[in-house]
Amino acid sequence: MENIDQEYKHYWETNMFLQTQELDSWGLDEAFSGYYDSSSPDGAASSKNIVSERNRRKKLNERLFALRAVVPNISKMDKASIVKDAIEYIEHLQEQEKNIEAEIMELESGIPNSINQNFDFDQELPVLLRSKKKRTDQLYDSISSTNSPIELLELRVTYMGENTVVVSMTCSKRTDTMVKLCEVFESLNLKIITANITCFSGTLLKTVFIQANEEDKDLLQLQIQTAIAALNDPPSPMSI
Amino acid sequence: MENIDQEYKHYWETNMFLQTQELDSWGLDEAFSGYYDSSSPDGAASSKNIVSERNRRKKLNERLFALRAVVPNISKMDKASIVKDAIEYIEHLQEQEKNIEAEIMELESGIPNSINQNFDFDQELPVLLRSKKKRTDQLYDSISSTNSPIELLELRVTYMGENTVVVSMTCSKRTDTMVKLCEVFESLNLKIITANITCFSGTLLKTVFIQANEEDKDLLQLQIQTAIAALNDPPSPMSI
DNA sequence: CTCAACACGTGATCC
DNA sequence: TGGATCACGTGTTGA
Repeated sequence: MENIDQEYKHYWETNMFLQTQELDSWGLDEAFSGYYDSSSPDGAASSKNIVSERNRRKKLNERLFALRAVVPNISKMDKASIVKDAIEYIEHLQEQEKNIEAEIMELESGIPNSINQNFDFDQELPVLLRSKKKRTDQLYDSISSTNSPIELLELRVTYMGENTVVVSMTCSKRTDTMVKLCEVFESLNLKIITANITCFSGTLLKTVFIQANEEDKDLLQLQIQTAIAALNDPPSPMSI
Repeated sequence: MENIDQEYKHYWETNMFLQTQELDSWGLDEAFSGYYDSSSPDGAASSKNIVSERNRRKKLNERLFALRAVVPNISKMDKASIVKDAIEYIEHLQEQEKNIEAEIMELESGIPNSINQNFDFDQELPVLLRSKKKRTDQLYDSISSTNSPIELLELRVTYMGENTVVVSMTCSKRTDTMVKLCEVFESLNLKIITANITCFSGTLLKTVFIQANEEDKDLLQLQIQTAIAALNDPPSPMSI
């Protein structure tokens, strides 16, 4: 008797706590109620069944409460409405997922150009790019060039008049030589008028027109040599 | 009295129909039952309440049944279990949606480039490959690509006969554009016969002679575009 | 006062 | 046999 009263009170409290002024029920009640002494010998079976059923209801209510928490835009706090909104929300998510998936598929198949089917991109394409390595690491690689140092075959720096210095250099073509060469010239912050790199049959020819005075010629040559040397010997001792 | 019996029978039938040998309940019973005449003057209030409550239960059961139908991988037919599985499924969908959405955001922000707009496929590959990256990284990536993307102005890939494909491309000269362009071609592992980069007054012209068949032409173009797009969306260190 | 929504106890059913 | 689940009828409460 008093048990029921207690439960009702608690149920009301929790209810008011959860949602003010909404529905009467819906509290996760009985959380600490249901202390049947189980001392009554007659209603033993019924009392156990009662508490069991009570727990069952409590569990289902908790689940529904959790469901309500997961679903946005819950219109009504109704049990049935909650389930309804959950269904609609799931359908919405599913449809959206299909759309997005289709979009990705479309992007993927946006290459109607014939041949690439028989081609496996995994090896071909982005060896350098698709590695999870960050760009710094990539530069790191190209810089820590125990890999393949620049073999400078010839370097000529001449002044052509009109504030123009021409740098002409040849080196043997190795992996990343071109990249490194570009890096060198980028790092020097020169006023490059025009630059040209041509590679052919194992050798690589680079010609750069630079806006500079005649006096800067030797300095320029030194700078280039130093930069290449610095690039060749590993600046990071962490090799091995 | 006979009403109850009818309901039970019907409820059993539907139950057996729905799921053999599972639980007793769970039938969408009472569909056609509950025909109280409402002629009894005494139990009028109770009878109305009874049928009302009956409809309420029925509605909720239908909803739960529908929910069960929407959610895949329902372990148990339990009411509570159904709701539980629905919750887990919703959470799964939500997480998945966030991931995919982040990926698409990354992709779309990775192509602010000029001409290759008409090819929207330059995104697809890296997406799938680095799909396992963390969301934060993806956001950072997409943002940090403002570095200095390669602005491709023109790309022409033509077959010149004698197993030679000529790639001719121009882009605007920005910082590191030359380096990146070299990186792109290095990463493609092509059989380069001769390559030439010339920069002049803000634009950059690159010409590459590649040993390849005529059929590889389109693929080659795709590869280059993809690599450039991937490079423009660099997995770069935390700028910001 | 009716309506809608709820919790409760109870008997039934299966495993 | 006992634990779990269910549908049902009923009493209650707020709008």
